[in-house]
Amino acid sequence: MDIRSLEVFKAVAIEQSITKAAEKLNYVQSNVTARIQRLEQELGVPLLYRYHKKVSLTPAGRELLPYVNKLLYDFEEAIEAVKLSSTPRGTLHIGAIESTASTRLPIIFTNIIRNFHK
Amino acid sequence: MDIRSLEVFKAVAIEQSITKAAEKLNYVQSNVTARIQRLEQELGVPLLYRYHKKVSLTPAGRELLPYVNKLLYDFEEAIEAVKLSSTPRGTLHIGAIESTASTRLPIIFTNIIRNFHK
DNA sequence: TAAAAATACTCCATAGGTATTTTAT
DNA sequence: ATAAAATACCTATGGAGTATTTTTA
Repeated sequence: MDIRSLEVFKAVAIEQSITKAAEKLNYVQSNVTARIQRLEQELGVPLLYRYHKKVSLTPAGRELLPYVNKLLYDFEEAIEAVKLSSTPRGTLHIGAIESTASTRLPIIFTNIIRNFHK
Repeated sequence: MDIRSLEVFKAVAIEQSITKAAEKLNYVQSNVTARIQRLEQELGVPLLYRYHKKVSLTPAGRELLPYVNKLLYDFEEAIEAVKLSSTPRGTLHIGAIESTASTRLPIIFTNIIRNFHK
């Protein structure tokens, strides 16, 4: 199950149109159709009623939408959190005997500075 | 971004081992390795420290884990909700003039019963 | 040297695209 | 007749597997 498909579903639900959702997401229409079909297949229920000029959500689709909103929001949050934690922060305490301090630490410090000192 | 990858990450985090996670999920080891690598690539941060007999989470990995737990839980909930709503429930009120009632309704009822009456 | 992870490869399914056909008004 | 959705087809990437190699305690 691809999270991208949830975004696609959300866009279709908002636009009430596969074509418009495709434009909005910079996808091609057939791609959106395929994603929705796959989603319906994976869930085992139809999500859309297909009409002439628009589509609308089935009961299952209406049930799904708020969950999708929540999942997408939390997913974004997770991405954010992970990206923020990718750089070490805080205080680093180091203890070492003198010989170690003079021979090994300089190399390590050089690496840390090279990697993390912006 | 595949939700399955989040499950894989969770299993690795719990087992502290790619091999054990693979067994638990009935995957092959190389597959789990690949999924984690892809996840790290997609997020742009390393998630695991690789040691000899085990792996452990990097700060980014530790940051990610609770989000993953939440996402997986909510995802399950969404699936449940959608499956439950796939069958119409409640009371259906119908109004029709007599001619309609006698000519069209029987066919519709037949369909409804065929589709939804277990 | 032994166990775990990574890599190389193969195969098939999926995702995205273009072009066309079907459908419903 | 027209606009939207579905379908057919193609290519590229990703996912899962087997077998092998690399790594490190």
